This record gives sequence, C-alpha cells and structure tokens, in this order.
Amino acid sequence: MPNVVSQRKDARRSRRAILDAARELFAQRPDVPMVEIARRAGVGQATLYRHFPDRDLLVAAIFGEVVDGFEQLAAEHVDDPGAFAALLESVTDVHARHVGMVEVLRRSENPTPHVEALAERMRAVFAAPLRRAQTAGVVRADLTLDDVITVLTMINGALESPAGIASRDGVARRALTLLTEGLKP
Amino acid sequence: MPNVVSQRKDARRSRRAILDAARELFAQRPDVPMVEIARRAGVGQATLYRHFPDRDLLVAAIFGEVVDGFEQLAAEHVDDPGAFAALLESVTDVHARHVGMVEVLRRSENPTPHVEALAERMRAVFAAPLRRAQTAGVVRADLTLDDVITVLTMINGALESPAGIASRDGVARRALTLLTEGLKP
Amino acid sequence: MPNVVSQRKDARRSRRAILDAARELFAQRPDVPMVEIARRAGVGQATLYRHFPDRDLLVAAIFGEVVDGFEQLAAEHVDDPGAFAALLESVTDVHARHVGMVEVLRRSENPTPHVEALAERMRAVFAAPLRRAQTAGVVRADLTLDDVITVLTMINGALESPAGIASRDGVARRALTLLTEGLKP
Amino acid sequence: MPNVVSQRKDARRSRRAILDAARELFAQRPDVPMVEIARRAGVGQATLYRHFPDRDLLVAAIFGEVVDGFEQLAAEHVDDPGAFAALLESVTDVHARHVGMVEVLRRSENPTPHVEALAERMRAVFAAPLRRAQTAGVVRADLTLDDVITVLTMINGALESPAGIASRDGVARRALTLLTEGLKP
DNA sequence: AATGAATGAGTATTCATTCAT
DNA sequence: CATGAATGAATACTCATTCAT
Repeated sequence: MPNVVSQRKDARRSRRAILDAARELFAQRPDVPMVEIARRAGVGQATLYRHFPDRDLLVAAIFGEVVDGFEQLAAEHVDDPGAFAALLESVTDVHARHVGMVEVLRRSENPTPHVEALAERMRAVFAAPLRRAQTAGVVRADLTLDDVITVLTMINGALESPAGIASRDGVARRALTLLTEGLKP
Repeated sequence: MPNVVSQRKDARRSRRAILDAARELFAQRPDVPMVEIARRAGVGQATLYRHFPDRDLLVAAIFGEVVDGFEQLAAEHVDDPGAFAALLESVTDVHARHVGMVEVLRRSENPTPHVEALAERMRAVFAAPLRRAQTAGVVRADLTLDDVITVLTMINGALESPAGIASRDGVARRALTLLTEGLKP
Repeated sequence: MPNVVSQRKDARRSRRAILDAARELFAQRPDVPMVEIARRAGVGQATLYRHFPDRDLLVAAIFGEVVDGFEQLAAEHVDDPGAFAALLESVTDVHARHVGMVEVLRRSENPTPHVEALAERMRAVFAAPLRRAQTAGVVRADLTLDDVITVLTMINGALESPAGIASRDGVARRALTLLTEGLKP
Repeated sequence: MPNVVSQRKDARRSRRAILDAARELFAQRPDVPMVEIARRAGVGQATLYRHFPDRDLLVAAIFGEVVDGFEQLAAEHVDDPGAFAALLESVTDVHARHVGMVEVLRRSENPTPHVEALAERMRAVFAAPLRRAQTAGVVRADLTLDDVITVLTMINGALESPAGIASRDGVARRALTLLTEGLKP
C-alpha cells in the first residue's frame, strides 16, 4: 500500500491515472466495475488494488481531492465577507460538473465513516466564511454549520433530478438562487 | 399479468402484500433482491413477476401510489391559497418517512421514462395550487412548475444527507424552512 | 435453502448430482473450483449455491454422508466383538477409495466446527464397538476414543503419502496391519 | 541465481532470512503469499525470486534443511541399535514443532519430484539404522524401508488431526507409542 | 544486485429472470 | 394460477511472477 506521496514516478503516474479515470467514470455511472476503471486508467486490476485496497478507499480519495480544492479556495478568501457565497457557488459548479458523484459515496459499502469525515472537513471549510458573512449581515443569523451541510445536500439533490428537464447547470444555478432568496416573494 | 383491478381476491391480496413488502424493504436498502421482497410478501417469485414483470414496474407502482396520495390531497384543497404550502409540507413528511425511496428510482435500469411520467403527474398536482398561491401573493411570481420539481428534489436531497447530524424529520423541516424563507437575513 | 429432504424431484436430483460430482472431483484435487463441480454435476452455479450456500457446507454434506455409512455399519454390528476391527477396515477402505478427501476438510475456510462435529459423530460410532472389543480382550485396554480418532488420522496420513511408492490400497492395508498389531494388548 | 554457497555475505544473509521467514509462516498457514514471506524476511520480492525462482524450490529448500538435520543425527548414531528409535522420536518431535509443514509440500504445484527426492534421502537416512535395529531384534523383521516412510506419514497424519482434542505434543507421543509397540517383533 | 510496482489470469459468490412442477 | 428451483452472466478481489527503476 503505497503512501500518498510515493517515491517512484511510475507509481505516482498510476495513482493519478486511476483517480482521474475513476472520477470520470463515476460521474457517469456510480457503480462502474473496478475492472473498467483499471482499463480506462491503462493499468492492470492489481495495480488499482495496490493503490486503493478497496472500492471505498478509492471513492474516499477522490472526494478528498475535491475537498482539498474547497479548502484551498477558502484559504484564498480569508476575511472576505463574500467568501461564503463564493464557496457556495463553487460547490454548486463542482457538483454540476460531477453530477452523481455524491451518489457514489452513498453506494459505498460502509459510507458513514468516510462521509462523516468529509462532512467534518466541509464544516471546517465553511466555518469562518459563515461567521464572517453573518457579521457582515449578508446571511441570516440563525444559519448553523449543520444547516450549511444540509444546504449542500439540497443543491446536490437538485442535480440528481431527472435529466432532460433543463440543462444541469441551469438547474444548479436556479436551485442556488431559490435557496438564497427563498420561495416567498 | 393481472390487471390493476383484478377479479380474484387472492390476486389483489398478493399485489397489496408485494407493494407493502417492497416499500418497507426499499426504505431500508434500495437494492433489495427481488426474492427477498417475495419472501417478505409471503409469495413465490413467479407471483411477484406475474404482478410486476420487472423491477422497474414494481418501483413505478410504488411511486404511483405515493403520487395518488398527493393527487387526492390536491383535490381536497382546490382553490385554497394555502394548498401549495400544504402540499409541500406533505411531500416533505412523506419523503421523511420513506427516506431513500427516491434512491430506488435512480437505481432502476432505465429510470427516465417512469421518472418523467411521475414528474409529469407531480407537475399536474402542483399546477393549480401554484397558480392560486401566486395569485394570492404568497409565493414568488417567477416560480415555474419546473422549479417546483427542483424544489422537491432539493428536499429529498436534504434527506439523503448523512445520518446522525440530526433527526431526519428535523432536517426535513429545517430544509423546507430555509427554502421557503431563503438564506438571506 | 432447500431442506435435506426436499419436496421436489428435480431439486433432489440436483442435490445428488452435486454431491456425487463434488466427491469425485475432490478425490482428485482438493481445491476444485465450484464452477467445475457445477459443470460436472450438470447444473448451473447458482443451483449449486442454492443447495450449498458456501463451499464448507458442501464439504460438510459430503463427509456427513460418509459418516452416515459408518453409523449404519456400526448399527449392523451391535454386540459383535469384531465390530471394532470391521469398522477400522471399512474406514481404511473408504479412505483409500477417496484419497485426499480429508485434505478437503482441512482447506475449508473455518474447518474446526465441521471437523469437530464429524469427529464427535465418529467417536459416537466407535464408542460401543471399542468397549465391546476391550471386553472381549481383542484390543488393548488403555485405548481411548481420542486414540481412535488419532488412529483414523494416522491411517489417513498414510494414504496421503507420496503416490507411486506402492499402490494406495496396499499402503492402506499395510498401515492398518502395522497399527493393528500394535493395538492388541 | 546465486549458488547455495554464495560469494557475498548479504546474499547469504538474505537466503537465510528467507528460509527462516518461510518456515515460520508455513508452519502457521501452508498457503502464505510469497510477498508476505519477502516482507517477513525483510527483502524485496525480486530478491526472494532470485534465490528461489519458484515457490516449489523454496519449499524444497526448507525440507532439504530438515532432512540435513536427520542425516546428521543418523551420522552421529552409526552402529547404535537404538538409532532407529531415536530417529523416529526426532522425526516426531520435529513434525510436532512444525505442524502442517508437510501440508506445504502437498500444495506445491508439482510435488512428486521433490517429494520423491526427499523420500529417497529419508530412506537413505533410515536404511542402516533399520538394518541395525533388526539385527539387534528390537524391530520386527519384516519392516521395509517403504514401511518406514509410511510410518512417517502416519505420524504426520496424526499431527494434522483436529486441534483441541489434546495437545499436539501429547498426540504425537501417543501416536508414536501406539505405532512403536506394534513395530516390535 | 536489490527493490517494489505492475500484470492478468483465476475464483467465490450474487441476482434478475425464466421455467418445470 | 402459484410455487420455488434453475440459469448464467457479472463483479470484486488475490496471487505468483516479471520488469522498470
């Protein structure tokens, strides 16, 4: 089981190829066979299993990278009252681009540990921006971090709506608008 | 394949038992094997398949019954400006009680035809109440029927959030509140 | 999971075919793939798994039948002072005919429960004959039932000796002779 | 492939570490993966394969060392009428300490060539002691060298009996006692 | 000469669906 | 007309062995 930072070039290349292949395939179908991921990544099955001993670990790694991105974005907007809104938009865009990825999490054998860890990281990402936005008075004062997680799942839910009604991206934007402004006039 | 209105009493009883068994099992695990549904319903596999020639039709039938309920509720509130809100609350409650049922839809082999038909019926359910609520000025004027479907998926998404953060029911209520009032102060 | 006494003719036929096929194949190679057993039995893989939900249960069933035979033999020789020797010879013959079958037991994932249950049944088979033989003075007085089990494993060990040195049957007979002459008081 | 007598110190150390690691692991589980042996020995897989190009050769080497020990013991007891009994006891003890090692032999892909070579060496080991013991009248006159091999496999068989009935060591001793008293003329 | 990453063939097991009883 | 037995295709995962570094 190679470390996250593997010494050898070829191992790093394999790891990257696997993560990319998996992300692309998961976006289309949450239950892609492992062998197909390996094929797409151009590696053997055993190589895939060497890097990610079971399916859940692969899924966790992919989502870990996504959360990495949000953490970076949050770090770049420290003390910006608009950071909260920016993060929300970013999450919406990322979800829209990787429709159904969250479904992958749900299908993992024993999802809760990974999911909770990721939710925890997301809470950490939103904590300061939320406080800042509330201080600036641009977000309702009673919004909790748990609410934020709920909001994220709602946006994701919107994206899992039946296809064809409208473009994914439009739906996502509209969902965010409705959420932000509310259903009342 | 017996009709929805079957002549024989035992056939009707089988159909009912199957639907109930499936609903209960689906609520716990979206991918229950057909044979387990049959066992729980107390019928043989072939009987199950006689009533519902494939898995998707069984799923569709279950959701059909749910939509039946909403149609009935809508019929009872004709011309009531509060019908829209009442429906929304009812949907939220039903989803909260059958967490994960929508997941079942997503997993069906070829979901879109059924899903679209159901979405169409739901649009029909909400059409008049939405218009009435907008006339009364209790719902934003630019809300479309497609938006309503999106709203429903958002509420459902909220319910598929990781367990343990709060009770399902609380989450659902909170999600509806946030949606109705908006994130802004 | 059909009962040992299945109602349906075809199920009984399948069960028998599977047991026979497995016994023959195990005798040659202890790690025959399940699919090969199914092929030889002329049934599908799932049928095999319906009858014997995992490999160990299949193995246990085969050995159960073997022990059935010994129980029957013991029942036929009640009160015969020669029953003990007869049983020993029978065991030797059966082992010689199914060389390597015991190896199959050892390879099962979690062998001890089954093995101990079978050993217990074998102890029960030998209990009365041993006492009777000791009373008649044809077997050393200090031989315990545990010793008998040990003796059986020794005979089996002799049969697992490298092939080619002598005919299986000769080896088995010789092993029993060496042992028997030592068993006399 | 380095010779048994390798020039380089580290190569000899690797070879020794591999043999020791393999012996210990085989004693617990006959089908240990090669990579685990390498890990335990503290060498890379390729190093293991450099020393022992395939699994069978590794197994053969381990047993070769065991037989080395017996040859040495035999050499130390030349012309001793008790050498035969001493060897038998030694074999019993060694087997008891390395329970299941013989199983490893049986599992090798193509066991017979190696096994026969080892059996041949064991026959050589026992040849003189057996003759000497027969001359001294402490062993039955009709016992052949093939019988001795059979006896060894019987003792080993006794040790592969289900655990828990009695301590391994006790079983081994008891088995030898039962056998020995039958071996006297 | 040593390392450990990559390979791909092999196996147990599950499930939707069909068919004999 | 109900039953439940049979089917076979599909998938996750392991391991001995080879090869790039």
